[in-house]
Amino acid sequence: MESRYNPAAIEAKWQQTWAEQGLDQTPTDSSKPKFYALSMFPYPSGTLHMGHTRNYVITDVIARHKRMQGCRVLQPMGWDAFGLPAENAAIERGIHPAKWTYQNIAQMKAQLQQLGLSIDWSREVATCSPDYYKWTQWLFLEFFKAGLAYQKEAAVNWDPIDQTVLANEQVDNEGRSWRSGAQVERKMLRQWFLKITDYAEQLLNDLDTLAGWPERVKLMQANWIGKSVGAYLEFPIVGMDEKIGVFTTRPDTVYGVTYIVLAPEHPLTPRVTTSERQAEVEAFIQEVASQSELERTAEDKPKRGIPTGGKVINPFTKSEIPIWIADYVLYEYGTGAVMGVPAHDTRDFQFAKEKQLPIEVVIVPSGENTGETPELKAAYTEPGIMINSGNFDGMASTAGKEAIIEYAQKEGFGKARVQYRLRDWLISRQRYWGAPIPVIHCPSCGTVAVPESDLPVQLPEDVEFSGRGLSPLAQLDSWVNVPCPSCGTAAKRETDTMDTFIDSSWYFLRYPDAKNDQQGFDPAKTNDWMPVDQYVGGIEHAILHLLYSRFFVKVLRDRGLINFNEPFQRLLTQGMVQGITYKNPVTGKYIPPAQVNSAEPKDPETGDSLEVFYEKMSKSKYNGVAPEDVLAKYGADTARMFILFKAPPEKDLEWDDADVEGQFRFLNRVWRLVTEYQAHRQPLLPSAGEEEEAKGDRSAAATKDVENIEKQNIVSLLLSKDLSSQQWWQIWQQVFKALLDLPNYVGEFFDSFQQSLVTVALILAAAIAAYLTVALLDVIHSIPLLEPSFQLVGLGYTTWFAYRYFLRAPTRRELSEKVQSVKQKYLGTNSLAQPANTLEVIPSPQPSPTITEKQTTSAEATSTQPSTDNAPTPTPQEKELRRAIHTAIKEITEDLEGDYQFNTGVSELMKLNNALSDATCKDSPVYVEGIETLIRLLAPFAPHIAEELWHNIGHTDSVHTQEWSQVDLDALVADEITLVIQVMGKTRGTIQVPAQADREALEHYARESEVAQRFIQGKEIKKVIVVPGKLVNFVVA
RNA sequence: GCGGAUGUGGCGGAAUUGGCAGACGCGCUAGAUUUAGGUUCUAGUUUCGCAAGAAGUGAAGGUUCAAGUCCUUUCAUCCGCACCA
Repeated sequence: MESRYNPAAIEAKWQQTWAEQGLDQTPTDSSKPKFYALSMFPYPSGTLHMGHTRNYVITDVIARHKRMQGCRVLQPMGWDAFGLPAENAAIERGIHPAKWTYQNIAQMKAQLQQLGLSIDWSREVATCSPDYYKWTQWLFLEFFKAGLAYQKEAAVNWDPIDQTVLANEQVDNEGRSWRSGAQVERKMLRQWFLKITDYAEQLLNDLDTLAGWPERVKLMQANWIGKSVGAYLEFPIVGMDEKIGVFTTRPDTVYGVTYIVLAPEHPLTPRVTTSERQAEVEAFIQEVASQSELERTAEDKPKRGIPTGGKVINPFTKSEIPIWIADYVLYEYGTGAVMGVPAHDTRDFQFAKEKQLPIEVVIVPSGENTGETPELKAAYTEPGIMINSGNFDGMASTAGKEAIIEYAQKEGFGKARVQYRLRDWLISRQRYWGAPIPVIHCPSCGTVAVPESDLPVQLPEDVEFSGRGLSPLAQLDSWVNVPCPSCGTAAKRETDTMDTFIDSSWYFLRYPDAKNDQQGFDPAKTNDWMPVDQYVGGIEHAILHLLYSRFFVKVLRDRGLINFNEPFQRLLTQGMVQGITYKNPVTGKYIPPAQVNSAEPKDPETGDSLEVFYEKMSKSKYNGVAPEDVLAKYGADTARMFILFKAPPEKDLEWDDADVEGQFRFLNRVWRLVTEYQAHRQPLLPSAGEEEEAKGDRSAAATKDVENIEKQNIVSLLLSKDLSSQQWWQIWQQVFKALLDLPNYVGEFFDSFQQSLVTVALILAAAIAAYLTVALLDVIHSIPLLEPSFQLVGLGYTTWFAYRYFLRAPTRRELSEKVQSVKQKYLGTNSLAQPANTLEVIPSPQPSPTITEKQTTSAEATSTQPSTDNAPTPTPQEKELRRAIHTAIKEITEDLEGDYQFNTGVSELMKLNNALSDATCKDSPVYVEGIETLIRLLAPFAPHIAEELWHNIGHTDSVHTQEWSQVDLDALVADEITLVIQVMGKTRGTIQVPAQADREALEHYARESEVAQRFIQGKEIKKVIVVPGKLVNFVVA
């Protein structure tokens, strides 16, 4: 066993071993409960960053824990491999996108594998591979057949940098592309859409079924879908046989409509415009069109608009009202027209004030005088009582909505209507590196689906990437021109490729059967594994990817291909990883941390004091930390522990090298604890039988002989000179092994050399060494064969013995106690009977029995207890340690389920480690239980070190195949509890009381306690509150 | 503007849902070991106070024997949406 923790060596070793043993393969045995643990797959940019690392480590801890709990776990990984960077690399550097992408995948995969993630790599997918996008295209055709994929001419978001269009979701609130950051332009183009709006209601309603999703993600989706309930009302245009339809959520205010506003782009605009207004209206339309979205929606901008000269009749009041056009009315939403109710809508109020349009109050707060209509200072948007509303006067406005709709319906000028903000998903991209949309445009047959047998529509290889003009596909005539699959006449391929969000909207369906070349997914297998039990990824996909995936699942369900409603049962959105960032507030420049003295951050050039803060890691801010550097320096286990410990998973994580060091130190402490334990429990002459025994390939007779050697002792056997040849052989083996182990003992000894009791120990060690050597030399005299070995063994043993008994004694008092007992045991009786437990039989390395079982077996196997009597009654120290062990099991188990509090889980591991190293009962079986439990609990967090230590203490199977420890509730019960004494609700002190004391007893103890006496003396006790197990509170006069 | 979340030591963060606030770690202080630095170990570390004690979870009120936790008001920060009719 190495005496130093060397992550580089053990991590590589175990990663290789696990891979060889196929430990991470997904089990096929379907009798166990399934658990599908999924991380959002990465875009293969070529370098792994901390965000990825955090994401996958979180998923891996969950997966490993579930595996130990007896689940069959599917934890796959893949690549979201289509997309623009590959194409840009082709344009800039002439490297083919496929080559660039696959190189990056190889590179990132190698980095990923160093993290010790228990991923089943046999299910790896890459969306850019033809055997994947074949099925992406097949799915598109499913949508096409269902009438959910269609083309239309639409004003689309055009990204001038990426030279492609974008979906609405992919444009941020400042009108910039989610990818390139470019200001998006509006263009009219014929494009492909998926009819996500058909599913708006379901996508909204089913959010309620997603109990395992963060509220804020659900809220963001709900807002994005943006359902409003109201009415569609029609206003007949004066002098035309045409009506203007409006959508309103406030039909109850319809009597207060004093004008109608059309969006400037509205097709009715030119038709309602009177000739004298025409020039002005056209100019206004021009002006608005030339404006960017950003300018048009700029804040606090006065609302601009002009009258068209046209008029409509309000069908309710029969009065004529003017038609205006204004920039604040959006053509894309509702009907592109609104009814102006200045009295009860803040925007309309503002507009009417500016344009001096009449304001008609039709709703007043309930209880207010309805006789007068007060001059409004602002729109009254709250519910109230309807006035000036014909037959509806006096009605509550909330009820009025229904009544008005009913009336409008009856009269034929309106109906109830639900409106969504969500629009159809624009999926066309005018780029090469994506899945081609598998349709062919035929002059006679129209738009024809590529037959399934012709899939995939492969991307042509010989393409030029100029970055200019049309998409490379559109420029390649040999690819574009094909015969029509149905009539055979010359036709053209669709040259748009699909939005890459399509690729990622179904990849989770493929993992259960990732290599299937007959189907995109096998419904039986996918239905078995889906839905994903735990999905982990970044919040940036709260709307885009998650909404699209939900939509896909619902469509496929309706096509009868799958049988579940939602793809992701539980969702964890992990926080960002932030790096320490230095910014010069004067120059606005970011300074690399390497150039800054963190104690006194100053700009190395100008000397200005720097702003110090944490921000998402990025190249331009020089605040990134490369995962490979951390792995090289500390290893994956430390990186994992740090990431898990530093912050709860959903919060942002501030990268701090000092804290990384802290985790490294912790793992070193665990290493030392287990190594010391192992050395400590190794017998005087380690029994060669142990390992053999584990393998079970020795004869029963021989085993018995060895047990005899262990139970009596070697020296006395030697003294008796009455040995079988088998025993001689065993002794020789043990001597040899002890010789080999000697450097370890010596190393241990020197490690501990620095402890304060070294002098005392040394003297004693020397004395014992001398004593033993003399005694042994005596024996050796008659056994010349063993002479040199025995001298060495004698010295080695005494050294180790001294170390164990004296150096480890934590206090002076304990030391003298130990010396006394050792004297009595070894010198007093002049017999070298084994010290307690050094020859204790290692508990079975087979999958751990339940704790209670183990306790009995180890108690039985242990021939001598620390106490002299034979009954295995646990000492108070043992009870306390057991409570610590089982508290850790309980807490960590809870932390790994429920809310995923990995940070507190790690802190519980630290506590257990601390409890074990402080324990005074290191010879007890409870201590063995503690060490083994610690390693098992550590396994999901730091898999490599746990595995190494697990093997070091004598196990031959993997720690990762062990059962998760069970809590023994009895162990949690303490004999004594700390009772808090309060007076008037203030804590005045604590006392120790028996745990089983009842209310009365507790009150009695408390009343009698010194603390209480001090504070309640001479005062009248009015009331006593007893909370069993917790506190007693005295209320005094 | 609308909606949501969060405010706890020098820092990251804990607190069986009303019952000892500050677990665990970082940092810091002192001591031991070391030629030195690092590592390691020991002790301490919310604030004020020599102490007894007092104050203390953004602020102000309230409920309660008891409030970080519940209620009311308010401030700050962050996130999402933003003329959505």
